[in-house]
Amino acid sequence: MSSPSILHVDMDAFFVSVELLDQPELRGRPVLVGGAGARGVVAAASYEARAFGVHSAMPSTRARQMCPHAVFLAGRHWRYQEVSTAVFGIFHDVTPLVEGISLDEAFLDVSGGRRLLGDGPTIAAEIRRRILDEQGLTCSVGVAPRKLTAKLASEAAKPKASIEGPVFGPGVVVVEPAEELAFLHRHPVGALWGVGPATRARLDRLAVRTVGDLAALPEEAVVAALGNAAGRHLHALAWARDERAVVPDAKVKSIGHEETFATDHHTLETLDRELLRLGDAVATRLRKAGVTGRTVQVKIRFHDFRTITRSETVPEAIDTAHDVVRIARRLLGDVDPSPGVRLLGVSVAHLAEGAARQLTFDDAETPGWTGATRAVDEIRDRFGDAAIIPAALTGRRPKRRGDSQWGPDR
DNA sequence: TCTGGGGTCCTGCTACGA
DNA sequence: TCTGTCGTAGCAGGACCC
Repeated sequence: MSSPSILHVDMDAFFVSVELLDQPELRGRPVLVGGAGARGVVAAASYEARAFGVHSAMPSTRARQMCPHAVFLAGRHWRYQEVSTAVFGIFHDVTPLVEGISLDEAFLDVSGGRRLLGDGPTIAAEIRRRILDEQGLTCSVGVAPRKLTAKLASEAAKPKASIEGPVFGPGVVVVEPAEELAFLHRHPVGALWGVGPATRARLDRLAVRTVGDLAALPEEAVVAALGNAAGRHLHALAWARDERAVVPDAKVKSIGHEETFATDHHTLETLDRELLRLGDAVATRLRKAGVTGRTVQVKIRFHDFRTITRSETVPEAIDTAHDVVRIARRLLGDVDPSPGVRLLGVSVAHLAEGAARQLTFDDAETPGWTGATRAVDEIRDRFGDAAIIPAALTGRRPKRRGDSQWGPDR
């Protein structure tokens, strides 16, 4: 039987590790990256902080209670992007089959590089060595016959937090084909991709705790509990039937921005300024990506966390702030913000390649938007995003990707 | 405890045309 | 002409991922 050739590479505490590269004096201390405000969350925690029970996605207020002496850093998206690009460059030296999951995580299919570079475990060790030598960062690698088990293996390879400090893991964990099912079945069912709190609660009612428990059930029972698609999919995963290939460069299907406000909005007038900011940012990203969209979606989260979405699909593809905001305004107009709106989001879907082909009906009276938009893009390319902004936003910085990503500032 | 941002996918419902 | 059926698209909400 051939050795496994799917790798899952996961950087260890990536955002925090990058910060420690630039601020080595913080090494050994509990460090958190995330939104420091009352509505912020933790994006990454050092292993010293994790020993106190802090983890990513935890509300910052709770993290402060659990670990009051932790150093809180705001996070620098651009810097993480920079390091991530360098790390992905190393992946691409090994194989063209790289599927990025996030800035700090990727699947690699190295089945084509065996003769030149060695088998999967050899390539995994080499990747770890290069990332450490060239970027000063550690990562964990899982090597297995398929994506499902490679991901679980990288988790098993990771360092663990303890009160005495991080306990280093093996760094590379290899799952041979013959031991794959046994490895899979001893994991808790929540370890499967697609099993979150809601699904776990339903499976719990069937006394399913481990992947092995799930595999032991008839498929019909799982379908009855979870529905057709999820039930069949998870039952197949429990038997390691996962033929998903490593797919490089998956096409983006939607582009959007959303923002939680430091304080709630209660009127359409103040929300409109936020809508303009978000819509302008989304349209700018559409054009930068060279795509247009047909569906505009607005997301509103109220004070009590009730969340609604409103969407509209138009016949013509759009990519200007004028069009995105015009449609978004229409959708927002039906909403009563008086209870308090804590979050507003704007996104565009039904994307297609290429610039908007023609002006929309509403633009017939103002046939200058496309040219004006192009001019705005050129000015921003030369002088920065803040060089030119909608008049209604004078005095405010335009929204950018990664801005207040983990909640509003204090 | 009081819950971010950027995404993808699925489900259920409704409308509509063949 | 009316009714039922089927497929598809749009819409809203929810679950999940990092």
